[in-house]
Amino acid sequence: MGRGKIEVKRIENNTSRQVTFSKRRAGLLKKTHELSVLCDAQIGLIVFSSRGKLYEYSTHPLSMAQIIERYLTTTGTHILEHDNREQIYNELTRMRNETHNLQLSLERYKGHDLSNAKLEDLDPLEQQLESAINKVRARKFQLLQQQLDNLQRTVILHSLFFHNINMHLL
Amino acid sequence: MGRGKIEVKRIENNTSRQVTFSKRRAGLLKKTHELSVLCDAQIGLIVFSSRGKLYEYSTHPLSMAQIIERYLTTTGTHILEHDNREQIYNELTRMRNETHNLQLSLERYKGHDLSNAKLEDLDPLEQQLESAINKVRARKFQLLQQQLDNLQRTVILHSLFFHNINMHLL
DNA sequence: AACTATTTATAAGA
DNA sequence: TTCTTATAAATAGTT
Repeated sequence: MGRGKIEVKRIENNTSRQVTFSKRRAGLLKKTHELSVLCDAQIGLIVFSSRGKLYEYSTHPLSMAQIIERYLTTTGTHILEHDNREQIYNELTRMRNETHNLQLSLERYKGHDLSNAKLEDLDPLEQQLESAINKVRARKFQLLQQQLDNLQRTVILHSLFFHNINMHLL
Repeated sequence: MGRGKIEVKRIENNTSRQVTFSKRRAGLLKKTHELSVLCDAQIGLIVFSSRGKLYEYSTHPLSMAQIIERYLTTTGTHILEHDNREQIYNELTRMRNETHNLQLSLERYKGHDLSNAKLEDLDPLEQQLESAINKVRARKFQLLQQQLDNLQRTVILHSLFFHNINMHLL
């Protein structure tokens, strides 16, 4: 559709390829829009020029992202963007390491599998455990003390109560 | 471009909208292909009919997925498909819980923050710690024993060595 | 699904 | 790049 018919193959002349790209790109966007409006279709068009410049059309009010999502869902295609993939992978790796280290520490504290523990590691561990056990015993003592106090207070209340009764009776 | 000019707005007549969709869709795919070939452009076209049927074009040999990836990267758009998003979210949540629980356990074993520990929790903890400390001491003992054995063996070797020397001198 | 009158797109030229 | 225009291509309405 022009002064002459052309073959459908790459236009070798750089300038005329550029010109044709401009013209036909405009035409394609227009036709895309028309199809979308006339026939109530949801359309996404992505065009990268040979130099990497991006042109796009997407049916209003859907964004390109929404059309892409629908496309991926419909076709069952799976895509993870590079950025996100890396980010999520890093986060998962970090958490796995942390969990693993915590598990190891906990095993150590429980005294499991000390078969390849060195003597120089054992002393701090022993001290740590002693400190822990002392804290546990201190807390136990504190709780027992509280119970005792409560008990004593109850006893005192009781004696006061009986004392009052006696006063009345007298 | 036809027997009459038409307005660019939704075709209300169902049949003719359907027909026009068929014709123009074919035209659009053809034009898309031509632009791609003539001008060496990478193009992805996604068309959902009003009834949800999918038609697509993508520049050979790039798949639609590759074009979409390039689009998302170029525009910095972020999409996570529903399936993956859920899967990854669950995995992250699970790991966060696990890590948190491990941290709590470890804190307990270190005897930190026992201020709201109950008496009935403290006894098993104390026993656990005692068991751990016993294991640590057993391991220490074992290591010391080994060192002692090694030392004794060295001493014996030395005495043999000197014994041999004495034999030679005699 | 074909036909065809007409509109629309665009290749080549300015 | 933008405009012009001859011509190719697309397609609206019809059969």
